[in-house]
Amino acid sequence: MGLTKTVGFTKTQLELAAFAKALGHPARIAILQFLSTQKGCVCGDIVNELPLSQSTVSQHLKELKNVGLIKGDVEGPSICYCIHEKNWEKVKNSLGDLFRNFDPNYCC
Amino acid sequence: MGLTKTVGFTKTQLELAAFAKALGHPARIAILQFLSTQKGCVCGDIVNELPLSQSTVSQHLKELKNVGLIKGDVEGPSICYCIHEKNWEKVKNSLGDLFRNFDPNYCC
DNA sequence: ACCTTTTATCGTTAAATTACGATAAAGAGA
DNA sequence: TCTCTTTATCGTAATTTAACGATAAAAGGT
Repeated sequence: MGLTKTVGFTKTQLELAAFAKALGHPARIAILQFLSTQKGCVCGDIVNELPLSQSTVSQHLKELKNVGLIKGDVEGPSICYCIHEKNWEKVKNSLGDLFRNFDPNYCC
Repeated sequence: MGLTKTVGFTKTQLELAAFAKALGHPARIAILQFLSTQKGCVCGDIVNELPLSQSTVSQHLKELKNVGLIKGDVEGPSICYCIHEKNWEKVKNSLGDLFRNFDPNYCC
């Protein structure tokens, strides 16, 4: 089908999966790494950082924006993208929770 | 194209993206949550935990195993799945790195 | 040997994803 | 206004993904 079932999962599971999905591409990882270490806000020179065409990068940016990991402010003719602080914290914590509750002693 | 480009990305980016991709589905999140909190190793009652068919769950388990997040030991007629401790730590740290290097002060 | 349980694989279908070039839209400056 | 720069969107094609039922494979028990 190619369509993910949503019924039967918790809101947390769906949300975390959505965020993880957005992280599930090297280009989007690279974008986030770039944005998170950049001093000041960066615009479309993200395109120059990546081995992909402008339109493809734009698509990845859109996905990151849709899921809420980044936001974009219009700045003259160009657009300034940056990490969406609030959601960034949210994902950080959700992922933290997932990886925290694991006691190695119980494993085979 | 549907084919992710790999050239031009670092090994770390590709690896992290692969792990994140595996986390990018509610069923796989649910499986990992279940496995990480379970006392002792669990087998196919994972199927009973999820609102999906046996074959679909098996596919998700395969994906998690392929990426290295879980491992499966044969135990009689059934199979015991559990978190792959070493890789679990690896992903935990990689994600930690990603979310750590972000200074909110620099954002717009 | 036979049956039962458990899990993996096969075959299939619908939909999403990735990628690109081409084009449109928006704004700045001459 | 015209042009240039920057970014988004459109159209398209190849590939992957998600899901299921059906079937095969593996192992234990009778």
